[in-house]
Amino acid sequence: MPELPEVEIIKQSLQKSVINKKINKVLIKNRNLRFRIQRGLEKELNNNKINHISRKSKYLIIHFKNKRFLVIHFGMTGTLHLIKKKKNYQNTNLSFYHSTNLPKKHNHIVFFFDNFKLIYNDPRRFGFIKFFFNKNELLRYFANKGLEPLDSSFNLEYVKKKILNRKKNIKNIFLDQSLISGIGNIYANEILYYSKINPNKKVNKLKDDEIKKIIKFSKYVLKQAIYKGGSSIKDFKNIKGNSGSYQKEFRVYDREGESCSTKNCIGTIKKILISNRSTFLCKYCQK
DNA sequence: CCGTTAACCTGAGAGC
DNA sequence: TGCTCTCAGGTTAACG
Repeated sequence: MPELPEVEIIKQSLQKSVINKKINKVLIKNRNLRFRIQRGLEKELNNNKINHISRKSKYLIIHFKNKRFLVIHFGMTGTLHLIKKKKNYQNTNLSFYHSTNLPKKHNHIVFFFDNFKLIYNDPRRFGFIKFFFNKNELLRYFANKGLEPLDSSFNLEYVKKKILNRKKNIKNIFLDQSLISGIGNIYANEILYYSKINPNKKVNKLKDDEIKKIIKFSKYVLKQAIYKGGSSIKDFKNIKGNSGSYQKEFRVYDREGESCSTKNCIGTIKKILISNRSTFLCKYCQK
């Protein structure tokens, strides 16, 4: 499901509900996510109070009062559901593929709080959770991840350093989380369209002003997407069950055959494959 | 070290 | 209806 903007929306909606709340109990129904869930994790989480929630690229980080951390990655189809206990409770209806009911079959983890429970649901099980006993462990885990574009240090100097002597094309650079983090297939396509760069362009051919454009539009597209509540393609909804609307702003992603939206451009959006991932572009605009 | 590919999963939608 | 096939917001182990 989520790239950086969607995880940011999850963070914001989660923050309103769980700050200072204590986990009473954790039930893990299926430990086999992308990575097998650590043994004894339930015990570590029991009676822990949440201090705050943060996000790093596509990762959600739960900070506990006792200085321990739980990291959640949502893979392709992971979602969090907040279910209130009260009688006229509002089922969050964070349904998968438009189903109106919670797909209980894929509820893998349940966090119980006093007045609500939080459910991690993930049909494809590409997501994962990981517990850290201290800040050093946490920092070590993120040490080999690249900066996200919204970081203030994400600038020309940084990107040039990261792509130095690389032979990959710019699209694959965007998807390589050790170089640039937080961007996935949707936003890579959108950013390159705005930057007027062909996704297949080798990074060693990029001029400084092209890199500057990429940096500028990386920040722009991600901020816009957050402002619009993220993108809801099939199943993304925030913690309250509301959809985002950035998908309405897509210029190229999933718009094969449509006219290019750049003024006076006669191009049509094409779909090609790069490293086996769908890539959308206007060949007239993007050089 | 670098770049590419296959593998991990389930479900929706298209085509027949 | 129902079968088969392709495709989907991601990451990483394994290989050349």
